[in-house]
Amino acid sequence: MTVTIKDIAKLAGVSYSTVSKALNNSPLVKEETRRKILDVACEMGYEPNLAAKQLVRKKTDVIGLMWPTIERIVLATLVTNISKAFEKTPYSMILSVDAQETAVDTFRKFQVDGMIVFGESKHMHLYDYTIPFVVYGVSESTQPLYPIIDANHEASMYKAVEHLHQLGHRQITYIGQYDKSDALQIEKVDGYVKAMKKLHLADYIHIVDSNGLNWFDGYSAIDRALESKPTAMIGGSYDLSGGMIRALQEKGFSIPHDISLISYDNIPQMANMEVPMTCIGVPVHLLAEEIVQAIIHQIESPTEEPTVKKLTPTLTIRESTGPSPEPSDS
Amino acid sequence: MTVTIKDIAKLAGVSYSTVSKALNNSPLVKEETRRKILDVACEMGYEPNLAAKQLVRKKTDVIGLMWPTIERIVLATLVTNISKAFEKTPYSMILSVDAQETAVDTFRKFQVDGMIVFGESKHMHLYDYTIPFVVYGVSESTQPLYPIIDANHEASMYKAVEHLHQLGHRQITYIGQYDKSDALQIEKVDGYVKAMKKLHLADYIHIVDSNGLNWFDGYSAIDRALESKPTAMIGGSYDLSGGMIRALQEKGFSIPHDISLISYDNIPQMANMEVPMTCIGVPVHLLAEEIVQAIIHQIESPTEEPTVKKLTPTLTIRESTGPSPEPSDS
DNA sequence: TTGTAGGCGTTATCAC
DNA sequence: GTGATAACGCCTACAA
Repeated sequence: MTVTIKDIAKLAGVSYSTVSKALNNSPLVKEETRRKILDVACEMGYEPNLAAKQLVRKKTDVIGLMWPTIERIVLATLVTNISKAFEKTPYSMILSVDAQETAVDTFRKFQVDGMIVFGESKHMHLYDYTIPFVVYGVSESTQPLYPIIDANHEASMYKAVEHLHQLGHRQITYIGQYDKSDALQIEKVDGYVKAMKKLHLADYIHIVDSNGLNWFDGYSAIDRALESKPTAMIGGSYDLSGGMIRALQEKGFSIPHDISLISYDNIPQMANMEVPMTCIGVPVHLLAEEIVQAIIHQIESPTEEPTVKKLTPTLTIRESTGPSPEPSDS
Repeated sequence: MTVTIKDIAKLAGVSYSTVSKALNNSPLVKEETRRKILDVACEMGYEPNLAAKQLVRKKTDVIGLMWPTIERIVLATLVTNISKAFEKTPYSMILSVDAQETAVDTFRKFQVDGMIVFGESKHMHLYDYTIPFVVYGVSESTQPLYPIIDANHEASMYKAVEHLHQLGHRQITYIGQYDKSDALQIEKVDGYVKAMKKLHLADYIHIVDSNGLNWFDGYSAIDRALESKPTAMIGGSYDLSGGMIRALQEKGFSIPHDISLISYDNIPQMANMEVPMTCIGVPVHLLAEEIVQAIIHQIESPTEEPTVKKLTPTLTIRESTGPSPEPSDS
């Protein structure tokens, strides 16, 4: 039989409501009694019954994360970080890898206090469910229907291009996926174009569509990228950049001596690549932190207008970037 | 306010205990009343309160899956399949990506009925927790401490080698990770060695340590693999084999004309590789099914002796295997 | 500062 | 067939 607060009460010689108070750190209980009760509870191996608690509190302190596409390593890292971030809060997190509809049903059953949604929230009726949620990784500049949290892609690319510019680079090529259906990728490309223009490098704009986001997509995009004889490249994602490095090395380019490289995505793994990679993006632990804060805020304060929160990216300089091999021309 | 069975009772003009019965398909309620109650319930958007139910039933119908390393794509596929397999059962599944200790705590909080553990169950005190669990992907030939479910690696390799042997291959190289800490990988290698010996191919044994399980590990292992001039190769995992194909193609080998390839892991994605891949392993949907059955069995029938269940692998023949280019010598 | 009692939404056991 | 009613384990006024 599992031990309940009544058992503790009996053994501690108090009423069970006192036990309840003590266990919840209520200030209305004498320090001495509290200690004793805590001791007894611990000794008996007491474990509060979530179901009972939930029944009366109408709150689970659990947040559900919907994660339908579990293949991308950057997302996996983000999930891990979010999970870690929750450890510092009173909330726990559970995951669903099901399709959005199924996931929502599960989460409703569990009566999670809130949800985190990755990517496009196609089924707008999420919103009908009255359960608070935030969306990550969707680009929406107009007044959104729900709270969105995302990286500032324009700022990302501006910082990346600016860094290369300062190192004397002009011919900067972008390699990434240009898939109409993926708003996030489009935003990156757009950010690059805007940044190049703003820094008066419009003539050097060169975009290579990698037709995918995997290692090999980056690897095989290099030939096309080299056509414009760039002194620097920006890779649209972690995996992509990994393939790019490899292809460049195989072709005899030395990084950063011959070509500088910056990758999008700011995750610790960037430091362990063939060449430790200079990267741009919101550091994943910060991103996680922000997402966690956002959903908690959403839960705890009555809904204001949904807003888009654009996170400021950080440039993390490592060994893949260096001065341009070509003399600065202008 | 959420709608409860009392609300339904009022609107349907019956007592709420009748509603409860109707909702649980009790035979003790007239068909007519049942229909009416169900209608009302549906109309009001009734959603049963899991917490309340659990409080009295002492059962959650929920199973927790511990998944600490979320990076490997094959595991991701397995998780998805397990999730799908649960849909056919009365159970639901929740996921935790936390470290084992944290995950167990979460699951205890939820009072899950059972747990699925991936890989080494380091913290043996799982067993203390009285909550049933099964472990997948751990090799233990002696009497185990807990129920284990795993693929039969010896049989896998035997079938793979046998298939190649029948096609006339002799020089069959294995590429995989040979990391002492990963019992699963070791088993594969051992399986290969045993199979080669059993088929009198001991002289042709050639094992290449890929030093990892990623795409690029396979890609870069090819040079070493070619040293023994094999006519066939076996890749230790999906990602590995992907890299192997690429490297071979780049070197001008035609698959399967010059070299045959079999990959470990039997997932549908094998069909979509550069060359549709012949593969060996327990088909992932079957594996999922078995794991689900195992944990449910573990929950519903009082613990017998824990056993190891070795699943029979299937050889799925696609285009990456063909007859040996060399004349059969013996 | 501590104890009493009512209720959270269900299920299950009895009477009717 | 159907309807009271007592649990389930906990929280929270309110009373002592």
